[in-house]
Amino acid sequence: MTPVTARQRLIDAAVEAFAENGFTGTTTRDIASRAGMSPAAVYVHHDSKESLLYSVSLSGHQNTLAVIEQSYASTDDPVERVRRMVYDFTRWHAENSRVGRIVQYEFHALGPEHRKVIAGLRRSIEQCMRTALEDGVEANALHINDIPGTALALLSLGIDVVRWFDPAGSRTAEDLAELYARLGVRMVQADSPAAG
Amino acid sequence: MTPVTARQRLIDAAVEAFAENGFTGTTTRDIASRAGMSPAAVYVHHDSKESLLYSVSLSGHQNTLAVIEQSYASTDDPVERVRRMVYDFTRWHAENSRVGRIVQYEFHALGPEHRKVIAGLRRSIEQCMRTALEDGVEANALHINDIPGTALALLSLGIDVVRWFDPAGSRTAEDLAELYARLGVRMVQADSPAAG
DNA sequence: AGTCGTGGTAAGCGCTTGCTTAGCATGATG
DNA sequence: CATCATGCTAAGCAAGCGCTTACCACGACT
Repeated sequence: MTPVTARQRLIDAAVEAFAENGFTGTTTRDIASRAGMSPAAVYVHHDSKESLLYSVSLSGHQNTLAVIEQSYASTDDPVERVRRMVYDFTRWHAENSRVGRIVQYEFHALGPEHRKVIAGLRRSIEQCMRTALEDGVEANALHINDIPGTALALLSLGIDVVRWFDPAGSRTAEDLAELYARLGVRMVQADSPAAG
Repeated sequence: MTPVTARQRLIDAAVEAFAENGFTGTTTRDIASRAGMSPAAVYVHHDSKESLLYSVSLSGHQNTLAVIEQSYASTDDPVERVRRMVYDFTRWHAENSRVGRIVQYEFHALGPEHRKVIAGLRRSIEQCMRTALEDGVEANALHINDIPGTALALLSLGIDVVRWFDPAGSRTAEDLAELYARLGVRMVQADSPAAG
């Protein structure tokens, strides 16, 4: 029996509420009631509604970064590396579409200082993908004109999943990740035509 | 001198406000003041805040559908057709990133009846892309396993642009559209390897 | 037994929300 | 001159907002 702290229960409730109604569309009373507590209980464990958002956003971004860095490190082959990065990134966004929606769409609702921290994590995520592409181009395994732009496109594929993915739908996270990984590889691999 | 009606000025103000702060984060007072009117003026020309959102969302979706249908009809060559569709769709989302953000992110804020209308337009957009891919597969010009999934991916590329595109940034809408069009074509064309 | 930190609540404060009401200026029409 | 529709505003209503305050139950330690 791992004890789920009241603090964490409130964070879980906030994830549900923010994902469903957005940050501004969520009331602290709604969060409290989802956690089975009175409205005042939120402020026993958290400073403000915004700090609750920050907790969700921070761990979500750290999680995403860890996933993509692990994919990067898991192989030396440039093509297989891109394949795994797109696969794991897409799969994470499908399996965590609620947290993902908050991570991707509520950035602007963060306070200025929190925004800086999150922006740093986002840069790291983009940089990781860019490095993977640079490696592949240098090894002549990938043909890419615009590396930052292509990195953006590969990440966009996974990110946009949070907008529409339905865990109860017919498409599984694994199938979607597999499809996008193949499409991502076709976008960049060297023996693809019209790479110029 | 085309006279810009007060009704339209309020819609323009709503586009600004919704794009900046989201639907729930926008007050009717903010919309009114951006249009240079008193708070009550909103209700002289529009039924509610939601109906203002519907006006924006409806014309935005109709606009997008018109763009992609025109691209579809502009050529018979399957590969060139996909190229143009991704190019125009991406370019539209970059050039209209504010309206695009409302179109893509505020769907759930619509009332049930309005949501149905918009859902129909969205289906038409997806269907248009799917048909283009089916045509290409049939003509042996494209190699695609999962047509609905690939259509989704091609559209996602353009849609996700509204999340981050900055008209004042260094990347122009045309350059981005050109890049994504090329990447999109590489995702689907027949002489690409690993298409199986 | 007495004290205190922890984790919670009931009540409510000051403010903002979407929207309504009552009324006013203006220009066209009888 | 009178009438009336149009386009707009000042004022405000009921409800809901994020957050605070004052208080309470209870187990751990002295």
